[in-house]
Amino acid sequence: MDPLAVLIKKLKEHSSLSQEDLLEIRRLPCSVRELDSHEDFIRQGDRPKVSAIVVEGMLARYHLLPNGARQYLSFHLAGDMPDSQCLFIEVMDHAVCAIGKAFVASVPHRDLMKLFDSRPKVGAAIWRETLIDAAIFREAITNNSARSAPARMAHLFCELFYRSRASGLTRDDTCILPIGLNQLGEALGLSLATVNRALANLRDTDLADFKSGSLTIRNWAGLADCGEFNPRYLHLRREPF
Amino acid sequence: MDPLAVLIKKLKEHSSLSQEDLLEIRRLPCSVRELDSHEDFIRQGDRPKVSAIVVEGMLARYHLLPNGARQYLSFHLAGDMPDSQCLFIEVMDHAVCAIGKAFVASVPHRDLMKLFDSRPKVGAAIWRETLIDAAIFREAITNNSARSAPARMAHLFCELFYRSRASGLTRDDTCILPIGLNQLGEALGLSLATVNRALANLRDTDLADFKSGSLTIRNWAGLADCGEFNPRYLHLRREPF
DNA sequence: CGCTCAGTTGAATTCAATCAAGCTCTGTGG
DNA sequence: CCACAGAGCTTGATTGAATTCAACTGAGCG
Repeated sequence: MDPLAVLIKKLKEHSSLSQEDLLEIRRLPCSVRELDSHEDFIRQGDRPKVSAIVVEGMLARYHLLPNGARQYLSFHLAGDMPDSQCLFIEVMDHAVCAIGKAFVASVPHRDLMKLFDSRPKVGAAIWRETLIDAAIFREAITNNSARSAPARMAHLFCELFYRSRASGLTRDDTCILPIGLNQLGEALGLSLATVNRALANLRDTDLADFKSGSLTIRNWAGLADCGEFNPRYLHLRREPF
Repeated sequence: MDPLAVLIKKLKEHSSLSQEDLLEIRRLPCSVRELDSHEDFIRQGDRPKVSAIVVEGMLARYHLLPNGARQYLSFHLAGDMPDSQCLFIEVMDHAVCAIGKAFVASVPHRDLMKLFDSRPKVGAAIWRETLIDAAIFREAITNNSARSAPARMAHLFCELFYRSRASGLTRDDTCILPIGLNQLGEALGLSLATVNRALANLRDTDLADFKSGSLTIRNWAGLADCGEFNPRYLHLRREPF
């Protein structure tokens, strides 16, 4: 799969770009590599020289805490640039790793900067992308601070399914989510046991079914209601529902 | 106080700009107004046409939840642009209000965009500013998800004091923080009672003293340790300590 | 077959929320 | 000047949600 095509597809979900802009994006040099599940793409403290584009699979950002625990911050699908956040930043304040096997393209910051200079609209589109990321962070603050365990779980599932669907990565009512219960807990600020009980809850109430790496939505309206999910913060141009 | 001078002072804390860049920034049209405590500058759902610059006092971002509760997301000091996050976004996914009385300057998006086109370095500086905001959001996710009540409080105090100090807004070991316990709870995902006990805890252990709108640091190293505070994520060029 | 790893479940514990009452300012009006 | 009201803070008792601890299950694999 062509990494730059994936990026362009993603940018089109929230921005409009001219034909010339797209051509220039296609000229970006980039190299693709495969990451194993759990493998780090970049670590806290590193000085990034390249940006990653998710080509296939899923990446995640996380903080490493002094006691060795992890806090997952966000999840990234095909077309996302999980460290666009670090374009203008010297030292990584978080790490990026693969959730399941993944293919990632690397683009040198230098080339991106040159492109932003010659094609301001492209810069604006990527900037917009970073702002949407920030909106997702804000939502995570609220989710992890103000909602009960099942509601948090429901909200995260809604977000992931909605974004997957917007990117055409769902089939019927299921999307791929190659993640363990432990990691779900590290994303939501919950213990493994609580994650399990929250999942059982969603399953029993027939809202959603998470099993062995795939998420199935049983009742979208109910799930969105349970998680107080309102997709406005994702700022997509076209709603996938 | 000149709003654009405040902005420039802030941008210099994390970016370096040429003399011409600074001159162009000074040319931006802007109008200042005073906000009462708790007054909204912009609401969830609004379509922003201008960006705010905090000239004096403090602003905050917050989410309004379906049940009417608030989740505060971040706090903003003089020089910050609390809705730079919304430059490329149609509809506000959060609101911005004053914490205590505040003076805010408004700059039309149109003029900012023109400036970004003519002076890409200025755009990069503001972009960088939005990325630092995002880093602060990430830290808030971790803080509210993975730490105990007193640790959360300690971390928030460290961040606010550190940023205040970097902007020259502290006197000795105290900074102004015109906020109520209730709002602290709404920022940290804690109830009023728990906030109070956490504060008592910090007071008893002689780490920090929060009282009637001002925060005094008694033991910086101890407080930073308690809150696992590492200022790296603020990405400032010079450390204020 | 037995090992490990991931998920499941129950019981005990802990932390924070909730509830309820009192306190302490501050500003206001008699 | 004092009485009073009200908001914001403090504190204790109770409840409840989530954590922790521990045992168990089941799938996958050498």
